Order: sequence, then structure tokens, then C-alpha cells
Amino acid sequence: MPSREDFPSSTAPEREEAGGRGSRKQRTREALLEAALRLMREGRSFTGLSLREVTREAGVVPTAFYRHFHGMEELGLALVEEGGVTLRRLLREARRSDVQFTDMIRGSVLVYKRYVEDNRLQFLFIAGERAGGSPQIREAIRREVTHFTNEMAQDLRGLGAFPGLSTGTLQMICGLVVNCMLNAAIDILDLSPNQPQQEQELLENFVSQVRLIFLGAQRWKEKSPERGAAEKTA
Amino acid sequence: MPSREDFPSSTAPEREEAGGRGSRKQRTREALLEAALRLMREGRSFTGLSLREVTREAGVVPTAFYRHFHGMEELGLALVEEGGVTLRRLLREARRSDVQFTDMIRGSVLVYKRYVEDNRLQFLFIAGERAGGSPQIREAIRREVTHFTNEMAQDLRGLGAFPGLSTGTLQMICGLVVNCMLNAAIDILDLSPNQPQQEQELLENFVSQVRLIFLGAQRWKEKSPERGAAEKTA
DNA sequence: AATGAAAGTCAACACTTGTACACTGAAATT
DNA sequence: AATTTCAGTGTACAAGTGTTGACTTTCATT
Repeated sequence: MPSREDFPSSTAPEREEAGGRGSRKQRTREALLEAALRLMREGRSFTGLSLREVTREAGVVPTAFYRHFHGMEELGLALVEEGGVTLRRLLREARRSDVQFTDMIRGSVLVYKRYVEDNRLQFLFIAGERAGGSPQIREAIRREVTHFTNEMAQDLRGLGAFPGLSTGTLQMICGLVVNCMLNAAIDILDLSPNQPQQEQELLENFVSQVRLIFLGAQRWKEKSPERGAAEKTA
Repeated sequence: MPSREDFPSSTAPEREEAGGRGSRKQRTREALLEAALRLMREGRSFTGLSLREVTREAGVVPTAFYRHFHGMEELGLALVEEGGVTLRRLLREARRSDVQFTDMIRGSVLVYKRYVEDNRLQFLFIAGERAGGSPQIREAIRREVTHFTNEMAQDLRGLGAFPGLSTGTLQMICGLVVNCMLNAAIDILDLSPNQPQQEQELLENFVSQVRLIFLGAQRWKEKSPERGAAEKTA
């Protein structure tokens, strides 16, 4: 009587991808997650979605929902995790591709814009529920964003920029940048298409803000020398 | 049966404040607005509120709602305006009270924290729906925030700080600060009470970020000298 | 004092919602 | 081949939703 959703024990249904029962379950689960995101496309917030709506969009019957989540809250948390993965993927890709424009910050901003547009729904969800969602979801998002921020600080350190700054300070700075990024994400996603001038202004502003932050970082002086102090990043 | 919590009607209804019909209407209207805010106290988002809930909380019958708003959307917009007033009041008060601590930024941050706590519900609404609300409400909030940002830029100019910077640049900088402020507002409001250490860290971080921004501002060099360029602030 | 306007009430409607329960049928285990 | 497991279906229900229209009561005007 064990065998609860562990890997296939018998012969060789080795790949979870194809036709097994577990794979079917997973596919429906993803259909639900995707359906929820899809419903948020045109300005609806996750909090305003109903369980039935999501199942309808996913093409299953309402009661099937419970085979995957205890309720919308849990689905939301799953979406947060998915979003966290997307965020970290951004860093991973940024790490590889060395944006060596004449202007590094502008280059990074453009890459970021592209990434946001490519992952529209995830960013819509994360940015939208970061402050608006249920307490539990907000908390989860905060954790993911903090995680992202800290990784970014570590990358910055690895890059050798700002060798004089403590880890805590780097996190503080990255917190500022991430904030700025998430804010810009909303603006980017709210852009009505084919408004190149508005888009241009927005990006210029974004670039300037990041530039200003780094300018401040260059001149930053630690208070007491190099104490690996507070870990807060928000 | 009647006598519904009103003031003495007779003799002198001269002031719109007291017992007139118009005033009665206004009082109910405010009761609805307040009820909506109150319902958001414990982690609910505005988008998740129902019309009936609001009227229940306000102590009126559902249909009475329509004497004041066409629907929840319109009530939301009214709340945005109210929130905008609160934001501008913050600036007005800051303008008078000259925070002359040994440390001006830290002083301002403390004043801000106090202000956020004193206007908990408004900030909860503004910050929460800024990214999460319906498109129309988001747009309205964006307008108010931009307005706030621009006023702040003007104040900064009037203060004589950063005489070398163009208006556009000042707006860009204030956009960054405002962003930081709204983000901090969420954190402040999410603080579980009696967590002095967490609170301390949060405020330190906030102070550092603002300080860093101003540090960057001091070193900022305009590209082409003093063109009153883009008005974007986000 | 009579009249009109209008803020608020009452009852009712057609829907949607979350969830419980018994079911079916295919995959997995024996 | 027989049995068990379980993702997904179907039906049902109580509760909540937005909105309607006809009403009452109160104020302001005449």
C-alpha cells in the first residue's frame, strides 16, 4: 500500500513525460496554473479569480481542482514558486550573456525588458500580488524577491564591482535595484503596444535610475568598516 | 422606526455639515468609503471585496450603494482620490515641519513611518492596488503617484538642494525615492507589532537606500546641459 | 400645508460561488 | 486476470453575488 506517487516501480515507464498516470496529473496541474495566469492577462488580479473560473479555463470540472490544490491559496503559492524560478532564471541568463555594449547598464535594461515581455504573465502575477495578494502569498513573494536580491548581490560581488562594500550594503543596493526593476516591469507591461515614444521615455527613466543607484554605490562609504551586519534587503 | 442616527433637524440646517439632506448623503458616502477601507484591514485586497459586503459593513442596504456609486470600480476611484489627498498632505506637513535632526534623512524617514502608520488604511489601499487593482484604478493611482512625485521634485528644487539638476532629473530622482517609500510602506504595514528588531533593520535599510539615492544625486551629471526634457517619473 | 425630490428600505430575480458525495474508467499493483 | 488506486466526472446544495423595481420616509421648495 505504499507507492504513493513515487517513481514507477515496475519494468520501465521510465519517463514521467509520456503517458503514465502521474504525468497526466502533472499535465492537468500545469493546465490549472497556466489557466490562472491566462485569466490575469487582461487586467484581472489573482485575488479576483474564482476556483470555478480557473477550472473552466483549464478545461476540467470544478471538483477536479481539489486533486491538485486545497484551494486557490495553494495554487497561488505554486504560482509564486514558479515565478521565483523565472526570476532566478533571469539571473542565470544574465550571468552567461556578457552584455558588452558601450553602455552596460542600458544593455542590461534592454535585456530585462525583453525578458519581462517574454514572461509577461509571471511578472504580472508577481508584481501584482506582491502588495495586493493575501498575506500568505505576499509573504511567499517577499521571500522569493529577497532570495533574488541576495543572489544578485552575490553576483555583483563575484563580478568584482564595488570591492569596498560589505555584503549587507550590496544587498541594500540590490534591494533598491530590484525594487526599481519590479516597478519598471509593471510599467512595461502596462504599455499600450505601439507607443514607441512612451516606451522610450520609460526606458530612459529606468536606465537613469539604475545609473544613479550605481553612482551612489560607487561613492558609498561604510559606516563601521566591513561588519557583515544586517541581512535585510527589502 | 425612523430617527436613523441623525442630528436634530429643526430650526437651523444652515451648515452643510450638520443635519441637512445633502450632508446625510455625504455621511453615508463616507461610511461606504470607510467601510471598504476597513474591510481591507486584515489582508483582504480591494479587488476581493463585494458590493454587498461593503454596504453591510457600512450599515446600509445593498441598493443604497447605487445612490453614491455606479459600482465598486467607482468607489475605488474615489478611494484613490482620497489617497492622493493623503499623499499630498504628507508633503504639506513635511514642508512646514523642518526636521532638523543631526540627520535629516533619518528624521524624515521616521516622520514618514509615523505618517504611514497614522494613515494605515489609505496606504494599504494605494500600495496594494497600485499594481494589483483593475486597469482603471491602477491608472488613477499612477496619476496620483506621479503628481506626488512631481510636487516632491518641485519642493526639492525650492529647497535649493541640487541646484545643478534639471527638473526632469529631479523628477527621475524623486520617482526613485517615491518608489522606495511605497515599498517601505508595505513593509512597515506588514510588520507584526512588537518586533522592534525587525522594525529597526527595516528602517535602517530604508534610510540607507534614501541616503544612497541622494549620494548618487549629488554626483549626477546632466548629459546635455539643462534641457527641460522628459516629464516621465515612473 | 401641499408637492416634489431623493436617500434609504424591502423583496425578489437570475447567477455564480465553494464544496460534498457518489460515480466511472483507466492505469498501476497484485 | 483480478484488484486496488485515483484523476477526473456529474449532480446537488446552501450561500453569496449584482441589479431590478416598487415602496417609504424625510428633507427642501413652493
